[in-house]
Amino acid sequence: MLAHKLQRFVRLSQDDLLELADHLGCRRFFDTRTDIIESGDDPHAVNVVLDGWACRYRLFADGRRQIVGFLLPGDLCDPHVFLLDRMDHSIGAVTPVVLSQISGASIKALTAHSSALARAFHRETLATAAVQREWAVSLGRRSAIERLAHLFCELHARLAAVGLTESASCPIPLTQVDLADALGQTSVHINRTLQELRGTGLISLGGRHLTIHDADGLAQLAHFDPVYLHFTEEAGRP
Amino acid sequence: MLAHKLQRFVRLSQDDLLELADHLGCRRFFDTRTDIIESGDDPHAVNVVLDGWACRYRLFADGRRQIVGFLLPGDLCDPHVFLLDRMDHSIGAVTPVVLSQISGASIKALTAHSSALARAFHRETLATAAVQREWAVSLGRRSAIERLAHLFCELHARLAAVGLTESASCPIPLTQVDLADALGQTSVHINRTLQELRGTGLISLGGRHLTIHDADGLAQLAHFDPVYLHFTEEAGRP
DNA sequence: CGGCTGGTTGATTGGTTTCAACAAGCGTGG
DNA sequence: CCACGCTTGTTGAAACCAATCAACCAGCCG
Repeated sequence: MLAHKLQRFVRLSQDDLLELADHLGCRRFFDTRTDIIESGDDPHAVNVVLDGWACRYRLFADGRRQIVGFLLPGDLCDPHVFLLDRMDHSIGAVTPVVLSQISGASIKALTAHSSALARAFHRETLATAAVQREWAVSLGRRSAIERLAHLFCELHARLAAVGLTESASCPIPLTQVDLADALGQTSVHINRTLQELRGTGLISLGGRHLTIHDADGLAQLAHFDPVYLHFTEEAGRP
Repeated sequence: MLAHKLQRFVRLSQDDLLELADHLGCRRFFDTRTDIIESGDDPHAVNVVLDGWACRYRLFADGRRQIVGFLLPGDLCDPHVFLLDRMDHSIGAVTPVVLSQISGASIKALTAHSSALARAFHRETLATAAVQREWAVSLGRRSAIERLAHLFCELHARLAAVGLTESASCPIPLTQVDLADALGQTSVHINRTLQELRGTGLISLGGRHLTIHDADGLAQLAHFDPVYLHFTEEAGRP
């Protein structure tokens, strides 16, 4: 899963892939709507999402919540928080989540052995930052319907990168409250905008499942340009 | 300037500081409102802002602009864009800007010689990502006046970290259009919100200069918690 | 059968944008 | 020197988008 995703950034050899699989540590499980705590045991360890969805979010004293990013299978979960003294946000499980830890020693060994892997990890970090910037663009300058459309484009593309789509369909295990907190709106307004978006015929959404009927049309509505995801064209094709 | 800032993350020795100064390359100058282009000469080189303000921004075909971050003196200007195939945003000069380049070889030498410097650079990257997340929080969940207040808190704190404040005052060379494009609003509304904020007596803003009369009050209004900047308390005190 | 969560709807309020016009400051060139 | 254009800031009125408040429905589960 992680391997699958890294292949989107850099072409990896069979050896790279085997070695990567070797270094995946023990699994940890988290329930829906619980926080994924990071005790500061190994500051250089990295957690990988094996299964389920999580999100980074900030909570205000008065109850306002802003989700600043979704963590999908294959995503690295916390590189940030450790080297820094204090946590500036939380990570919560949106669905049941399975995590695996790669120790700091393993990361060091992996990147020392293979420059391809080192580059892949580095690009992963940069791509994550690019996604974060794109969220600011959405929140600042996209209309309600454009935001929804853009988020769906992004999630479908990221899920496709780890093989979790079925052609035009993918799971979207988010409530309308989650969508609202990610897109900076109220769930009531998300509900109405969702109806408007369904009304265009570009997508169907129901039962935690999204189907995109007209990918080009949706991308155009959303002003979605996948360049910011920084998946290379040649690398990672199955 | 860069040294000054890195000291906010990690305490550096005299040797570290001298070596860092040694590796600053030749200077380049940019006019206001021009783009800071990055030709792909040395993919591992890093540009440092020595003087002036710049911003990262995205432009839509229909003219909408979203500024996703400000680059102040001491900030690293582009680590991102190079390793990635294509640019997903632009960097523009807000004022006249002076840049200095640290070659990839220099970075390698610096971080190999001093683990403190290596940690400082790494933390700088993580802190930048944290700032980016906080912008999403502002755009998504802060009201107009809170956004303005929060931006002023952040800019003052970041300028203070590089010695560019005079107690409660600092330069803010931004037009109301710049503020609008950073905070996801129209310049007309920024104008009115600014009047409201001035009306509280918490700040004065005029002649490209900000004075904070009540830092605690402003921080409270903005829900500003400087933790996300990840300046350590003990490191970097003058 | 409750009780819960998540989704839906309507009416009202309020915050923001839009459009349009105008004032102040500043550099340039006639 | 003053006129002119240009940028930046300011103001008002109208239109619009989104939040709020409140109620209700459907599905799920113990």
